[in-house]
Amino acid sequence: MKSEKIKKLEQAGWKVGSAAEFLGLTSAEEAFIELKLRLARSLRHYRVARTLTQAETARMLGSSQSRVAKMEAADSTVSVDLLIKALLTLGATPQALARTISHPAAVGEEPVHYDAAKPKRHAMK
Amino acid sequence: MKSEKIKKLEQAGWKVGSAAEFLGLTSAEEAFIELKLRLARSLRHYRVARTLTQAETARMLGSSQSRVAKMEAADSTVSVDLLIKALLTLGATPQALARTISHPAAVGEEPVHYDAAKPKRHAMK
DNA sequence: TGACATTATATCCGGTCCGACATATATTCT
DNA sequence: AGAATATATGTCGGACCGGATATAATGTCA
Repeated sequence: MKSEKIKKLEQAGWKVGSAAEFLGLTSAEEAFIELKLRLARSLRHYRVARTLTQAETARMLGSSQSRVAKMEAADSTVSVDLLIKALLTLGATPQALARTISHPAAVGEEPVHYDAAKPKRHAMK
Repeated sequence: MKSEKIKKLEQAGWKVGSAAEFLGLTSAEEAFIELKLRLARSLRHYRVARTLTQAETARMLGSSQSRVAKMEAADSTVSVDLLIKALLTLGATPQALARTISHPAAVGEEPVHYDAAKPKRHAMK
């Protein structure tokens, strides 16, 4: 589901610094993607901190296990709306959300993967 | 486009404190709606601060004047994704976004209107 | 290793969202 | 007031999102 391109490159020995660096993204696109990734990580953090399974979390959200997996993977079929609603439902405060959104990537953070599927609609053209 | 219910009530002399107060929303739903409203206001602020028209802004975003109007009105057909993408494209930093998201409503702020159209999809059930 | 639990990936369908366009309302000029 | 400009509202076709289901991959423990 992730970018097959990037996966292949990494298996071939490449080091990919960031999604935006590899793909030719504008800074707005880049910022949006990183925002989404942070929300996704935050969701997993919340769930794991409460020792919940994806299936249990899905029940709390009125969704399915597979969708929760995709949320945590920042899949391209998952919107920021969905991530924010999920986090708020799990008890995150707007302040916690804001922190998630504004924090710069942690130093030494592992390289980021992102689905590079060709953008069709709002490509921020 | 806004909630006809609320409009009617106000015209009839009612004071509506907040959308959530009137409708029976969960705190997560309430937080989400207020978040969306803040982003919408922030978008208008950005545009007006640059003395741009909605039509000009629409061109910058690759969208239409009517859609920008709906964005600024936090219309129910506008997603948080779209608002965030628009703000980032107009030059907002993630930090500015975070501030918008975490700020409590200003004191003395006018009562909030929100399209109460029956939630169909993710009602955060 | 095998059984079981958990997580990841793939696909489908129904409903939603977005840009576009038409049109209405509002604001700002002279 | 009337024209010009700006903003708001309504609708539509088509792309997209979300829950559901199926199944594959990964992890855990005895």
